[in-house]
Amino acid sequence: MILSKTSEYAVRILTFMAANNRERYSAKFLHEQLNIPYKYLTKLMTDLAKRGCVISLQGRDGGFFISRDINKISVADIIEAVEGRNRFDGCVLGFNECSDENPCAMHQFWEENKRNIIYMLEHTTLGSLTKKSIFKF
Amino acid sequence: MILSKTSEYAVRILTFMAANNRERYSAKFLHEQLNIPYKYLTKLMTDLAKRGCVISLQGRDGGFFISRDINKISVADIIEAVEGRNRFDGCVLGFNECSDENPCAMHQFWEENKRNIIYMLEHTTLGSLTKKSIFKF
DNA sequence: AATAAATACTACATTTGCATAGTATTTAGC
DNA sequence: GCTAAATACTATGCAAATGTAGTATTTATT
Repeated sequence: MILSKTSEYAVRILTFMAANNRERYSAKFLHEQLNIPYKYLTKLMTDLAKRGCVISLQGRDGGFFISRDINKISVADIIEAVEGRNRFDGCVLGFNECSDENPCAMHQFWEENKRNIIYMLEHTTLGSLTKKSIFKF
Repeated sequence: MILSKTSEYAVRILTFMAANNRERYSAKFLHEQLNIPYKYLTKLMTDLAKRGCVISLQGRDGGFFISRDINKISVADIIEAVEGRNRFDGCVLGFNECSDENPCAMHQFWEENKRNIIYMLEHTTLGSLTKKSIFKF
């Protein structure tokens, strides 16, 4: 796996929200639709709200709302919100010191792939994901 | 991180062995050179021996030996020996059912990157890594 | 046979990611 | 104000990956 399970959840949730035309999504509804453990999901949604990926409203008619234009939320944004910026940072072999000037044996190999992955994650938005009309979440 | 810490260790160890011109490498020596916890390293080496990546000899002058031509041991082989074949298998969003015929929203995106990564891991051998004369392990 | 230096095996400790449970707080509607 | 439906918070449980410790076994040398 390339993503943590928590990131998988987050991307699935936000893709689902972006692909449907509701305004409000309760945790209960998302849990039922997406088969993600309820309590785990509520905590995750609270975190996503704190990171600005969704807006949360408390109280009886509360729930979660997409916060921005779905064409301006990338998969990279979501992963970063969940796992922090350094998902792909660092040396592929685990060295503290590893750079273009002082590379490990696999440095160049990994840098190329990393660039590709990051590029695609940054350029894949919720909007583009929902355009494929793949109704699976 | 893309690799488990155990895989990082394994690749570092084997790259180190391939890049140096000794015949025999004791666990003690590898531990001192590579800063990998001694006991963890010995268990890992035993596993690598069972998987055929190295040869182990017990007894007083025992130790570990590269088992094959270093141009025939790929990074993919090493990862597979440590983590099993399915390192990059499965849906990027964690679905059980996800294929070209029944893809998730990120399926195609991920398949492309996966192919690249696997290709490079399979075509990067210990021989090619040591040719870069990067003396860092 | 005894010794020393090495790997092999078994068990336990620690940390982290994932999951669950219970309670508190907020808010709309009556 | 009361109730119901929602999110927010806090604590705990569990399993896997990582790390540590102790003992057993193997083998070359003497």
